[in-house]
Amino acid sequence: MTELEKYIQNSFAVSKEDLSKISAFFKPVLLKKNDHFLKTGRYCDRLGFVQSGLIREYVTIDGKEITKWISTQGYFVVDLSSFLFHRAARWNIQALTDCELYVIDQKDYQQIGNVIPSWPELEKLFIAKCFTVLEDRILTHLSMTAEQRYQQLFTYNKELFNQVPLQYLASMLGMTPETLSRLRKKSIG
Amino acid sequence: MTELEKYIQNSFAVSKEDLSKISAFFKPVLLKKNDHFLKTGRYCDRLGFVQSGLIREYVTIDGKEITKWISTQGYFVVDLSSFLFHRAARWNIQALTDCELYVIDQKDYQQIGNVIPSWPELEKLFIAKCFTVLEDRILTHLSMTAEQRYQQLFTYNKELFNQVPLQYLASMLGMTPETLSRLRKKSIG
DNA sequence: TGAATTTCTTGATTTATGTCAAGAGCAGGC
DNA sequence: GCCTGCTCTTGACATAAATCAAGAAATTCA
Repeated sequence: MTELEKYIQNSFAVSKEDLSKISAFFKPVLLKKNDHFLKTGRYCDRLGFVQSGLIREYVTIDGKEITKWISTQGYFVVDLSSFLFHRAARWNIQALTDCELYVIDQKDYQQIGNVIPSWPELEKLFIAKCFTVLEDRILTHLSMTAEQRYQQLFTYNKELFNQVPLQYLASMLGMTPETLSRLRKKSIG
Repeated sequence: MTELEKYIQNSFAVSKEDLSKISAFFKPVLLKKNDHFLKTGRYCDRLGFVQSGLIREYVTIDGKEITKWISTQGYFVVDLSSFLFHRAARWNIQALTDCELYVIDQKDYQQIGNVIPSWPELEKLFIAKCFTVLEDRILTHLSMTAEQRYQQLFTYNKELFNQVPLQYLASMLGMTPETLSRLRKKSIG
């Protein structure tokens, strides 16, 4: 079983048979560091699965880049609003390192439903799961200090800190790079 | 067409026929001010539609109540994680005023799929829409000051400010009641 | 390898926001 | 209608985090 299949099985709880049907729709795509998978304003007509590498989702507001999230192996990358509702994409999605993705285009994505009858249900549950993750994330902003948010990210995603430029992690945590730098110093000793 | 039907049609883009099939599953429920629709730790086996009144979703952390959202007419209230994944509910849902709800229990909810074949697809799109709303909300915490967040809420949800205790709005905006009070003073003059 | 560029850290300072405490305003229950 | 609690505001102060500026460290790339 490929990594992609493993993750799909975990995320969607499909049978082994359906699994290979689904994964057959995905095609490997290589992104070089700094390549964009998607740019704001374009139409997002494909969904990517991160097989390896790091990829950043961000938006530029008043000349400042706000990093919403950094996806690592096992994450899907997409602008959901654009992919599902045919809106202009709001997010830039850019490789932080060379990346291997498995990509499905929208046409093929719509085929999955024909092949696997329960697909809309599985999809719904997956998106609902993502929704609850965002609920938690909002809660961290309502109830935690910058320091607590840093500690939490460091505890659960330590690997990011030696692979991702700290300025991006700072942005994703809702603080300035200087503040993150000081919290790290304080925390490490 | 009832309010409920109007909102369902808006949210889910269903035919008029399907609409009445769906709405028939909902039963009216009255909540008195301060009644709980759901409490943390319980299992959320029903979904409510707010026909009138105000209802607050909150969680208690370290003895402090954090208000996640305040739902007004046209919103659905539910702990999605509990309703779909059979987990213990994370949110308290409590009436801020007397409320009229239309409520569907989980058993009936599962019937909708039998009556309306495209239901999982419609549901998926609705949840995806909610997901993008939360994405935006996270962005406000990453890119805006407390003052900007207040101004935004005041601009787009003015009606909340004379109906909801300000301490709850403050919490929902991620600031203290004192800060909100000062921002209001500053803003009004 | 070494120059150029970017990223990170640090210090000084300012600003935004939180905390604590007191009192004013309002609302609900008797 | 009038207590009794809540809720909101205000002030004084403390703290967290942002900003600005400079230099150190790391990375990129020729």
